Amino acid sequence: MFRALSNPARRQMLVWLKEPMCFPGQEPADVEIGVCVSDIQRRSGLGQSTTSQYLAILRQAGLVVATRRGKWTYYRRDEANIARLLETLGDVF
Amino acid sequence: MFRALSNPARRQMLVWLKEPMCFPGQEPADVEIGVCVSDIQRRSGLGQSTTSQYLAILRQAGLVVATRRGKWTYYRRDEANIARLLETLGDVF
DNA sequence: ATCACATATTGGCAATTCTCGATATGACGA
DNA sequence: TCGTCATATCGAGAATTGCCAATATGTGAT
Repeated sequence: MFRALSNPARRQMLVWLKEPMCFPGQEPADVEIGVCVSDIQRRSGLGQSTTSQYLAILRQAGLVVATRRGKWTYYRRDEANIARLLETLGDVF
Repeated sequence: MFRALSNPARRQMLVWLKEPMCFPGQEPADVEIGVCVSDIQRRSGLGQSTTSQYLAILRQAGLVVATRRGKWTYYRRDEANIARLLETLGDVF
C-alpha cells in the first residue's frame, strides 16, 4: 500500500476517482461502476501502458476495484478497504 | 512521507520508537529524549551508515525529531506531526 | 593537541521503479 | 472472419532506491 501511494501520479488517480463525475462524458449512471482507463489516461497525461500498470498496482494494493464491461475496464475506489487501511494505519503508527 | 514509509525497515523503526523502553539500557529518564542511533542500528541489523540515513529520511518526512546531546544523537517520534499527517491522510484519501 | 567514540556524509554497485513504445489479448461490429 | 478499439502485458533504458564500506565531522576525555 505504501509503495502504491509513494508515487504522485498514483495518489492523484486515487483522489480523482473520488469524483467520477469530474471526468468528461461521465453519466450519473456510470458513477457506481467507475471510470474507464482511457479517461484516466487522458487526464493524467501518462502513456496508455503506464496508466494501465498504475491502476493494476492500485488494485493489487486493494485501493481500487476493476470491472470489465465489454471492451472497457472501469476502475473505482474500494472505499470499504480504504477506510479499513486508514484505520489500521492509525493503529500501527 | 509515503516515500519514507514505503521502506519496511523505516516503518519498523517508527514502530519501535513507540516503545523506547524496549531498547536495552534505556532509563525512564531517557524516554523523552529518545533512542540513540547505535541502539536502533543494533536492533535493525543494518549498517551504521544505512541506519543514520534512514533516520535522516524519517526526520525529513517530519516523522521523528533528533536531539544531539554530547556525542549521541537521540531520535524520538514527532507524535504531534504524525497525528496531523494521519489526519490529513484521512481528509485527502 | 590528541585519541577514541558516536554519528554523518560520500562513493559505489546491485536492485527496483518509472515510463515509454511495441506487441498481445479480448470484445464488438461489419 | 476481419478489422478496430480498449486494455493488458512485454521489453528496455533512464532514474531512483537499498545498502554497504570508507571517510569525514564533531564531541568528550586525557
